[in-house]
Amino acid sequence: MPEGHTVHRLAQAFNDQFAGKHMDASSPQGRFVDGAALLDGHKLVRAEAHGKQMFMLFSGAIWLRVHLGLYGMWRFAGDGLEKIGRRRRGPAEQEQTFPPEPRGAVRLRLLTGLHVADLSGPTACEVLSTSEKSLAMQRLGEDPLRKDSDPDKAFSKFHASRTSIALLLMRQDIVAGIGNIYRAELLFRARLEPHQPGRAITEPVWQAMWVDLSKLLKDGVKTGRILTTEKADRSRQSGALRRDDMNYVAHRAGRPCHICGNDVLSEALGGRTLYWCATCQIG
DNA sequence: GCTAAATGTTGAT
DNA sequence: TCAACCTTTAGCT
Repeated sequence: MPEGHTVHRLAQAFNDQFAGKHMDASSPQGRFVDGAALLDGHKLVRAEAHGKQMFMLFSGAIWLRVHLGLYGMWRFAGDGLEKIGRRRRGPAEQEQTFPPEPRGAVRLRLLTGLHVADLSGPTACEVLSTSEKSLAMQRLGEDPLRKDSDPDKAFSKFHASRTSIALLLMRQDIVAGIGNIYRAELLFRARLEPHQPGRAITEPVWQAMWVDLSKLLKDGVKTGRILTTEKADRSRQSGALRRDDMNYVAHRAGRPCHICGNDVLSEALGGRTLYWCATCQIG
């Protein structure tokens, strides 16, 4: 269940552990048999993330585009790779044999001598040519985690729009990588009322949001989690952190705002749930 | 064991 | 604007 930070983290993992190696590719689930056949035996050259999409380059100028969507995930096994995923495995599920049996519906399995990566539930998993890959990248907006990102380009789209900032922030052709949680937390941290139009955002406010978003995303890549509150910051050393304290408003509808104590609100907006505090977010 | 919800996108209405 | 798609898992019983 990924926002941009997860995908960058995954790309990093592939670059660290799989790049330069030849892959046995298969589709245990059977829904990507043809695609897997195209990749089979090829070397992974590198992986790169742009927003929530990952592009993997294989020898022979073959690209694989993977979008995890709402429920997609990679599951790793082999030399120390279990740690890449955020979730810890219980003692009962320690794998004894390598490679392990595919768990659940595995669309694509990439296997080296030492490592295995199993992909399940992706929204998109397709083999592309170089030009098709470029085309897919062109449709994506600015990703703060990429060196080539330009906040001004995103700002000009906000500046021209009457659409609410809550909706604009989710648009991957404007800013790539933000999902429902980063949206909610970014707006809270900026104390911005979510329903105001994009054109109401001034340039300095946007610049500050961009800086904050970059920090949150980088932090997310490092930790594998979206931690946005002061309490979360403080507990980095002390350890224990309650779920309710990890974020200000995301998934906290009806619970007291960490700052003012009033109920956090939620509403359906564009098919997703928007969370915000009407008392704190008045900017 | 079952159900609902989930950090998302696409395409039809 | 809404439903379809795809799969896992948290939170119930």
